[in-house]
Amino acid sequence: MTQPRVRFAPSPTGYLHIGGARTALFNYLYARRFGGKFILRIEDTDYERSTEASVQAILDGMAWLGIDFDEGPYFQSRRIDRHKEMAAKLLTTGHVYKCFCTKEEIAGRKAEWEKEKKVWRYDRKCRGLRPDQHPDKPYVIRFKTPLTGMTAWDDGIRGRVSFANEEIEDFVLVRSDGTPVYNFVVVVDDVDMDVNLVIRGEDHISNTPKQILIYEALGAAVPGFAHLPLILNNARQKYSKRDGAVSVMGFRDEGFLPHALFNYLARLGWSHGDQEIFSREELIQYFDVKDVNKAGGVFNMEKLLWLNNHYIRQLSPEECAREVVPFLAALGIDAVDDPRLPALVKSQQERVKTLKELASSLQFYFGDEVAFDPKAAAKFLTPEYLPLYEELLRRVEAVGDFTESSLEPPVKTLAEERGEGLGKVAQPLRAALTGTTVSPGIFETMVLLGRERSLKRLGAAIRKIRGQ
RNA sequence: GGCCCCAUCGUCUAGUGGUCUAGGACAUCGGCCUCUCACGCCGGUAACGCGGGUUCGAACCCCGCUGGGGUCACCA
Repeated sequence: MTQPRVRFAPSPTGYLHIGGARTALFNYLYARRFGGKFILRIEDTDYERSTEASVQAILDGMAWLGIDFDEGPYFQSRRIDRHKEMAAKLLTTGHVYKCFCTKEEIAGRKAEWEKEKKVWRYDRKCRGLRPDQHPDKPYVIRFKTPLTGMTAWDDGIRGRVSFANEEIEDFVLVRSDGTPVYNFVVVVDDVDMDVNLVIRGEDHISNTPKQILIYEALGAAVPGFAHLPLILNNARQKYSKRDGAVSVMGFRDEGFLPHALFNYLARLGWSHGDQEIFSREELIQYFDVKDVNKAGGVFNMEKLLWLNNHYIRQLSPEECAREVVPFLAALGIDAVDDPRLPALVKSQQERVKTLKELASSLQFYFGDEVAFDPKAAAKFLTPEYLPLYEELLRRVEAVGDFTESSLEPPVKTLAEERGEGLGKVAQPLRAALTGTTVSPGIFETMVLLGRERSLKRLGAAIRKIRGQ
């Protein structure tokens, strides 16, 4: 088998969204699996919409996910001369022709056709023009599509796909301002870059026959094609910006780990038996385009969250602490140099689904004051708990060195003396210390909070009740 | 509307003619564990869109229908 050369060719008109990221991922995985080359080419020939910032966003997104490429980034806009050269070549070989119809004229004729409910395709008015009949006007270059026959290919994912040539109009290759159009440049570039397998979204299927025709006109080898199923929203339509967090970097900002997204995206439309969790190496080892599903897949945030939780738990407390620092900073907590951080993180790691959630779950460990959750306050910051809190303060104060084993006996004993389960004491205590009814184990929480802060908070709870 | 693609639990999927009374995962619902939450463990609900063929036998093959999606630019 010849070395596969695949490419990801995004247009820099926005951020790298999950659909694009998955296309990039599948190309990357394929190249790595089969020892091929993965090329990045920026299709920036839509000068109206392409931006420098978008190019950077694509690069950043891929870097964050760890999808590295072997060649590029190439910029399509810098190859215009080459595209024009090839267009000129096709003019001499007679595969294309100059068309002098203006947009207005075409719009007029199109309207006529549609009035008669006929399907409009360019009517080939200029197809038969001899050079001596060429007016001195701007023109576009159109492809001389075969009038009969079929154009087909064996799609790597879908099997044989075919189009009747009569369904394909004489499409434009070069605009009247001399700039080449997508369907043409993409072929020239793929030919020049020796791309021999095109893995891209299903939304490109209808472009494929046109491109194959161009390959043939150019006398170039037609590459293989594999059209990926689309990522769908809950309404089962193509996932778009309207559907929420679509930008890859948006996921980072929401506290997702790159590997969680990487794993999730790989499993959306592809599978390997019943396996759900894959390391990057496993993915490279197993991935093949022939195992990709044909049907579109709905993006499922719940499952991504589950995976993210899985990978967060996988991190060592130290690693996880490093990851959460920026999210704590966003909450106004500077924990970079806090030696307690790994231990604090460890206490919450398995309880959260994102780093953002982890940061907020860590909040109560910081500062002297606790922010009381209204419900917790209403339930536990009441006079009936005053005696309990006072007794708790006395007994906990008596413990010199805070460890789980030094704290557990006095609190448990108190509960026993009151003829209650530990929960009856632990919950009010938890509320006083954390401001909420949910936290890691109560003794662990006290140890992490430290003696001083714990006592201070208990005292504060007592004062609050008295003040009411 | 034309053309093209697609069709297994709510969702992601396994399944490639018999081992399917259809498996796994997320979600969901019970239960256990338990100081709360989470984790973990045990268990439950839940799917082959419909109709014809082919075959001794179809989730798997063929046709039709229905449904969904994509695409129809001098955008990429």
